[in-house]
Amino acid sequence: MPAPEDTAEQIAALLDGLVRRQRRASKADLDVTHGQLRLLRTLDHSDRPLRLSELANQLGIVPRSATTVVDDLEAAGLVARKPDPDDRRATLVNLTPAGTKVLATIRRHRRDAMVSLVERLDESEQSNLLHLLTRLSAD
Amino acid sequence: MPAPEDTAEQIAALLDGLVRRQRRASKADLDVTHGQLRLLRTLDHSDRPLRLSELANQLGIVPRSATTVVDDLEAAGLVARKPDPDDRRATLVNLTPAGTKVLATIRRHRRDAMVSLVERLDESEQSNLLHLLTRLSAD
DNA sequence: AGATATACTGAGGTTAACTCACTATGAGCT
DNA sequence: AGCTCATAGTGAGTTAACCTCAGTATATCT
Repeated sequence: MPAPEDTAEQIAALLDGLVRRQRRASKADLDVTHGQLRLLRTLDHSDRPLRLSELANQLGIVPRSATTVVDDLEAAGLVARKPDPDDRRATLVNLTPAGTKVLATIRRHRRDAMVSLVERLDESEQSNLLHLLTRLSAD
Repeated sequence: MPAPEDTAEQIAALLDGLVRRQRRASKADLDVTHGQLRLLRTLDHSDRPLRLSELANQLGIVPRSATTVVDDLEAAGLVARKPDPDDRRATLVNLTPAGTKVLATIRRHRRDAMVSLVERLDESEQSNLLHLLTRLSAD
């Protein structure tokens, strides 16, 4: 009979711990930060170049923040900017071959701590967790 | 038939989004930051004053980082430091009445976004989620 | 053509961590 | 008692990942 808030607090603390751990691990491993990795993945999941503002939106950050992440990734040669031919205000961002390769390497080596953590759960638990988190995240 | 990594990536992204949201909400609401709130809660869950290093440990941060959080909370009058009589190297930290009151206010007003999010799930879903997250977090 | 909205970025700030090096104290050994 | 080594906390400085606010360029609407 824990107070309802206790459960929420515990869940919050666990979420927090997991994300912290995840970040630490991705920092320790590569030249790509956690935030950069998230952006690379977002691009990879898309079948077309994305606008900066679309990226920001999908990442849940403001466009200005996406600019910086793209700046750094571009400097590292992992993504490329090009003008959107349909709207000259907009910038399209896509993975470069180098970016695709880095992403593949990360995945192959399981350097993302989250992947190996999630593998502790069996398949039905994973989909269960995914379902619950999706419900929490629904806006 | 998503690749196993896809599930992990989705889960990671959802966790990330939830934590981000949670932080934003707790920032918007009070003069207490997310990290400070975590420390206040840790003290509140304990039945005795905690050493700085114990706090750091429970929060999953290095002691030096806990020092700063305690500094700020102490300046705000929400916690107090006192020397440990048993070990003059150590510092004990405890909630002040003001700290207890702030914590109570936060809880009463449900300003912690997580609480209301978690309430979207029914009781068995909550304990299920808690169980899954605990397994992921097990060291 | 003019007003208004949208896309991005420069400048600067905040939070929440980190490492490294230092001081003070405790504990163990001889 | 004296020496060495470990432990508790902190000063100084750095990093990642965000944020807001203001500005420029381009598009859209009337």
